[in-house]
Parts: sequence; C-alpha cells; structure tokens
Amino acid sequence: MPRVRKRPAGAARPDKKGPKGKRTKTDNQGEASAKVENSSLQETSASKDCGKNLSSYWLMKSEPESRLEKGIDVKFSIEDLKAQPKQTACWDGVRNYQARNFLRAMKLEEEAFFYHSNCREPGIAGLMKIVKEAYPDHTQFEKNSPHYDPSSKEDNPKWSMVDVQFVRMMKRFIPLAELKTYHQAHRATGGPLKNMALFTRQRLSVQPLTQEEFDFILSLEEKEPS
DNA sequence: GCCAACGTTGGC
DNA sequence: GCCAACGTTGGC
Repeated sequence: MPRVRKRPAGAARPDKKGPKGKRTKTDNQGEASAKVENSSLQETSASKDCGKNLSSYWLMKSEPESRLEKGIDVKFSIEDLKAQPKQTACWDGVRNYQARNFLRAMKLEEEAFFYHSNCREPGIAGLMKIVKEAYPDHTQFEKNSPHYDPSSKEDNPKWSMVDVQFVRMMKRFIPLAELKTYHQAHRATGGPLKNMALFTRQRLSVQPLTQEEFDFILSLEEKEPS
C-alpha cells in the first residue's frame, strides 16, 4: 500500500520526495469499508483500555530504492528519515482509505515499524514514533505531486498524513522472508504472527499490529537470522 | 520484468 | 448494485 512516502515534516518544508503513496480515490464506499476494518482492529483494544492508555502499534511501508513517479523520485528509506532535521518527516502520499483511516487513528508517541517495500530486500528496518497526529496531506493539492488528487477540495481534504520521528534501527534487519516463515508456522500453531496484516492484507501500506505481534517481532532482534 | 492480488472505475 | 476492465502494489 501501499506504500507511502513522505517528506520532511514539520512545518515548513516539504521536500520533495513523495512517499509512496498510492493512489486511489473513491469515496464513500472506501470510507465506509475502511472504517469498518479499523473498528474491528482498533476498537477492540480501545474498549479494553477504556480509552485510556491505549497504545497501538503500526507498520508503515516506504520504498527505499529510487523509483520515478510522474518524474519524481518516491524513494524514502529509513536512512532518509534519519537524515531529516530532527529525524522527523511527514508521511505523505497515502491514497487508500483504509490506510488513511489508520493514519487518523494514530496517537502521539505510538510506535511504528519502518518497513522497506518494493526493493531488493523487503523487511523491517527500524522503529519510529508518531510525533504529530493526522492533518491534511498537502500533496493532494499539488499538481506536480505524484500524489495529486484533483478530486480533493481544500475545504474538505480527503487525505491525511502524520509526522513520524526516527527512534532507532532494528538491531538487525528483519527480512520479509523470515516474517513470512513465522507467519506460516504460526497459522498452524496459533502463534503471534498468525494474522499479521502484512500477509493477510497484502497491499495495505499502513497497518496496525497487535501488542503480541509487535513484541514477537522485537524478540526476533535477539535471535539469529533464521 | 513478470504477474498475482486486489482496489477502483464505469457501463449497464 | 453487479461486475468486467483496468490500474496499482509489491514480492519474486
């Protein structure tokens, strides 16, 4: 899913990379279905926590290798994030309703895995955190952006983004292939990755992780690559 | 570069 | 509202 891409954050300077984003547009229907999914995934934990202290975990995809979209390079790797001022960037370019609704559900300080997609070695590269909650993605109004959406109006923006800040690299890169091996094994044994969205919602560029999924993936850092 | 998965579009 | 055509995602 997506994919996403981003740019620098903050306030004033957009950069030029576009995140991955994707495209899309639709509307109501997309919104409705996205909502449903979101609620099934997130409200469960919300209701448990009664709205307090609830913490969610996320996985966000970005392409670490150069690729031109409308003549603009959408590359944005974790190294690129690390190189930004304050190691912070806005995650622009998400153009899928379901992914957008997850962006809108993100809360300050929640943690997200930075996933490298569409590249030589796909997988989880590091950790970042949400430092600004959802606000309008300006690239939807920029004609030259690969993620321009002529159907979106300034007074009612369709697409959102959040700001993320680099936290750390994974102690070792966790390849997609390794996660997939666990996912498959866990489907049989009922282990923590049995329903991981990376495999069950293939094209979703912004996705939630359960506490169990998040903890299990962190535990892999300490293990030898399998 | 191929192509499966899957979201979106648009005719009807 | 169905569904075939189409476009994109993203692994391999």
